Amino acid sequence: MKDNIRVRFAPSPTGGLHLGGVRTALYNYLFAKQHGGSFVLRIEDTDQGRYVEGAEQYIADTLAWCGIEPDESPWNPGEFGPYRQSERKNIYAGYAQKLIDEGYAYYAFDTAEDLESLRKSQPNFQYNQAHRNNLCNSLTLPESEVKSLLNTNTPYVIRIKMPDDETISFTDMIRGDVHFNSSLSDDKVLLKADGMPTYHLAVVVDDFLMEITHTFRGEEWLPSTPIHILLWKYLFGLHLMPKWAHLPLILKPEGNGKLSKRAAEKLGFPIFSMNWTDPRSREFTEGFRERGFLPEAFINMLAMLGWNDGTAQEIFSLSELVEKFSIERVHKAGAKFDYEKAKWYNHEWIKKTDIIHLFPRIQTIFQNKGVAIKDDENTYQIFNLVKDRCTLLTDFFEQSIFFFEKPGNTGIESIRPKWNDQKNSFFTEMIRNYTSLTTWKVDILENAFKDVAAANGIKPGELMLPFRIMLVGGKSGPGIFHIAELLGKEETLARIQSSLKNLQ
RNA sequence: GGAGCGUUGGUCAAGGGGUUAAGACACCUCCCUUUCACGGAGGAAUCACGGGUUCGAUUCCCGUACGCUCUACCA
Repeated sequence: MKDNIRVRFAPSPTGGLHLGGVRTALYNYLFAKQHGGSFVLRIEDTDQGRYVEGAEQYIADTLAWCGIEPDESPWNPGEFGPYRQSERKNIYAGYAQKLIDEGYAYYAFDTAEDLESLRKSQPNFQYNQAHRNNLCNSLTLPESEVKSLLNTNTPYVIRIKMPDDETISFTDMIRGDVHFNSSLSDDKVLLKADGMPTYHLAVVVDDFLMEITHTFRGEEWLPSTPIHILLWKYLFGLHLMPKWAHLPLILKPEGNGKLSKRAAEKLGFPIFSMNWTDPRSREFTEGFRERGFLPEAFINMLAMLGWNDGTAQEIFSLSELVEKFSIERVHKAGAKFDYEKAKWYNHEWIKKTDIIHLFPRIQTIFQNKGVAIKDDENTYQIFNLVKDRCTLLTDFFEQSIFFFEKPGNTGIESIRPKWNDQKNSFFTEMIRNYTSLTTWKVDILENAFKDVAAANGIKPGELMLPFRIMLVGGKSGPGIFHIAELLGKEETLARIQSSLKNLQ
């Protein structure tokens, strides 16, 4: 018996990896790590028609960004390779042959076009026990004809012969006992005409060969599980079959249904982990990373979308998740994705992460906007000051740009109507006062400001907003004396001075 | 159409035969802040429906409704 826990994430390289895929990968990873097992990445690229250039790399990059890197993958192979199904092509035919030899599968020569027209003319046509005897396959054709068709390289597929009226049961780790009647499924294609296996054959063969002990996959696979179980029974024996867990779907926020790229786009939030440009259509899709998400927040949010530890705790680090995750506590029902909540997670993670770790990404954001910022203590202090007001990493720019660039004059116009000589002389005196200061610290600045206001007989309240606008250019931001302190003496005075000049 | 799966506030959800049915997001009010956020304190808001079982169902059972997924030589 297998005693090492081995799980796999088996995505198809057909485009950007979306939310649901990352969550499946995450749950796999958490389970593997919690049990000291292995997390395997297998690329399910048996449909060459849907292969998209760059998608594999994207999967690898996503897992790396999230910090859930596989122990075995096409790029880091273990002893169970190859890890791309396209490179395993030659191993599936033998198993399909074995099924035929034992009467569990058969050759079918019907063309895709034939079947399509059949489906069109007959409402609910299925290639099943009701129809298989009227179709063109090794069940109906004489053996000699089958042989000659095979010898003349006539295209064929291999189909599973679903048993009649057999109850197939299994215990899902999330849903409990599930039952199906074998008559309800059609005779799925196992090996395609191009020699590639379909998912159904490949998943069973590879899970066996890779010694997978638990398979966690999306709920959309639940209805085809009986086929996989039959294949396990026919090929390897049920005692070696992995345990199943079918994860609930992530639904769109409005209405119902699976969260799609379209829906996300319409509502203005990302669905892919990182930026993705489709190589064929050149269509660009913004990712969570570029939107300003921290990977810690991204996986935290994903983990909680369908799982909780039974307490009120919502913020978990990856290592905490590894420790506390349990597949039994995963929800059965799908969850609507809530972007506001996703942002909340990010906000929490920004607040608890040291600026020194955030800095490189913030610097890049500034750089992309054409602003070079120094990697020094003063900059760190600035970001620490605005940190709590940033929900997304990109907010750092909006929240602190005035520290790095002088504000425009539009703000000045808003104070002009209430501007008077008294205020003018106050600020003139403020310049003198601040110039003479030897210590440039927040409380000294505040006290000096209030003293001068009192001496001039003006309430500080009337002066704070103009002062703020002079330094910031707008009405919001951290405490104004904190801003002045970090702006520095020279820059603060320069901004007051030029504002005064402007107000003349 | 068929099958499977699901259904606790607007959303994520805890709970589970007797509870004032947690908590979080969002929303509203107030406090804090001489700004705006953060933060703090409150508020409104929920067990899909109908039958059982039971002294008592949101919880257990059976139906119904609704939703979702699947029903390809796609995964």
